[in-house]
Amino acid sequence: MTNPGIEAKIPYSRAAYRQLRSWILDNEMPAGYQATEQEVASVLGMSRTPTREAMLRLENEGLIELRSRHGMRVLPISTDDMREIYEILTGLEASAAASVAEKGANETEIAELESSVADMDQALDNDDLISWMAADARFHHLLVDFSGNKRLASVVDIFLTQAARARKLTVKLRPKPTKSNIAHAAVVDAIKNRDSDKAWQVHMQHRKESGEMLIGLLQDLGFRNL
Amino acid sequence: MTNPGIEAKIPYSRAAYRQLRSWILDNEMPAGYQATEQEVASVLGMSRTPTREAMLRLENEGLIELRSRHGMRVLPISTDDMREIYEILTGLEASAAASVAEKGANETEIAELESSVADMDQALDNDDLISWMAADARFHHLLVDFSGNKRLASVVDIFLTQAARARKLTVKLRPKPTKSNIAHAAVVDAIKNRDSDKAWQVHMQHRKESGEMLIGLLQDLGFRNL
DNA sequence: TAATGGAACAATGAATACGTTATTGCGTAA
DNA sequence: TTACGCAATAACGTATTCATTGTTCCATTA
Repeated sequence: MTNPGIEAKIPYSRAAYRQLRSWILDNEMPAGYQATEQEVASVLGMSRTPTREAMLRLENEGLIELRSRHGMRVLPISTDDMREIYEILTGLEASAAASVAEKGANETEIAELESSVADMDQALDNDDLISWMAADARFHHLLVDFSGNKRLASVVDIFLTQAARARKLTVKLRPKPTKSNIAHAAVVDAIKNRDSDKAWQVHMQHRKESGEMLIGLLQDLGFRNL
Repeated sequence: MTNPGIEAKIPYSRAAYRQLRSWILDNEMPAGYQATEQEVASVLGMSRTPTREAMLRLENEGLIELRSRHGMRVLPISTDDMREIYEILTGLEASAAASVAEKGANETEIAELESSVADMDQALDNDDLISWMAADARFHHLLVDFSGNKRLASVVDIFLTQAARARKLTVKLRPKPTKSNIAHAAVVDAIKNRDSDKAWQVHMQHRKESGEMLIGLLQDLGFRNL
């Protein structure tokens, strides 16, 4: 037996990555936050080497920026950035939806999709937008996972993560996402009917609309960035 | 004056990245090639630190794999991998084409696109498939650049790079890419007419076909990976 | 012969050391 | 007061060192 139990030793570099990432996503390191490598390393309680490794990865994923002699800076997300991100997500997720519809989903998968749609409906009834957001995220993740395309899933995940900070700020301000729920249900239907064009089209339309809504919201609020 | 001239000092880590990347793409480090960090560092003539940094980046970009105690390994690309890559490229590039058509391209941009299509035509007349491949690559790069979406351009670039190795092997074997040229010209037309649906549809169809062709070719040749 | 155990080795992950260089801050001059 | 130049400093990029731990290889045994 190689590893008998729960405890797997996690490398410092990975721990650093996870910690920093979660601080950024939770806004404990808000956009614009800046610190030198040494400062970050000290906060994490480790040396610069694994810290640097984590920061390089976060830079690749578009969450921070590394400027020599200035350390890391948590990237703000402007409305233009959001436009870029949504354009990418629209294309990729619509592809995924079409792909799932084309190859067909098994019962378990359909059930999972439907359950997340149901959760969204219920959250909407309860005016619980936090739960709604979680269920929405789950739906989108399931969709790309079921496409079976691992690369696609991983790219989508990166951009969903970038968008997550902005969505978190706007979810309380947006109109009730009734339309979203309907669109998601329609995507599931198209998948059940193995109608890939329909799946593609509905999802594309949905993403386009919700992207425009989000960007409009950000602009109205005068967020040049966040 | 900060930097008067041509010579900008390039960090070792970046030099290592570029060198390794080019070795991999030129098949001087073929798929399956394996070496420890120290070995790679020695070849590059530097210490493990910047070497490691370069390898981490290459891993993120999907060109190599890092396994502890075994160093880096140049990833093979199976037909399944190519399928994944082409699915992503299809979605993203079609989005880009639609986006360019929607916002319209200026004369310079149109001219550049047309010039690369012309280069492809000429290369085809000369049976010069290497030049054809270069012009084809240029067309695809221009398209995503003109979308103005930097993130999209950078993601597409990463996957084009992953696909490049396989395409290099098959370009000599594939049928004359007459259809490709026609499709590209049609995309340019759609852009000129600001017909984004058409641009999207033509490009989607083109990518889908050429992806299927490439994968079929790889399978026929019995390449399980390369 | 094939499987097992263990010791020697080697590669990594992380810390530390070090030289280079951009930035900052202060003193001086316009 | 503002601009400028220079020195001190601090941050980074890279090299080096070190401890840990997985791997390999061989001897031993079933």
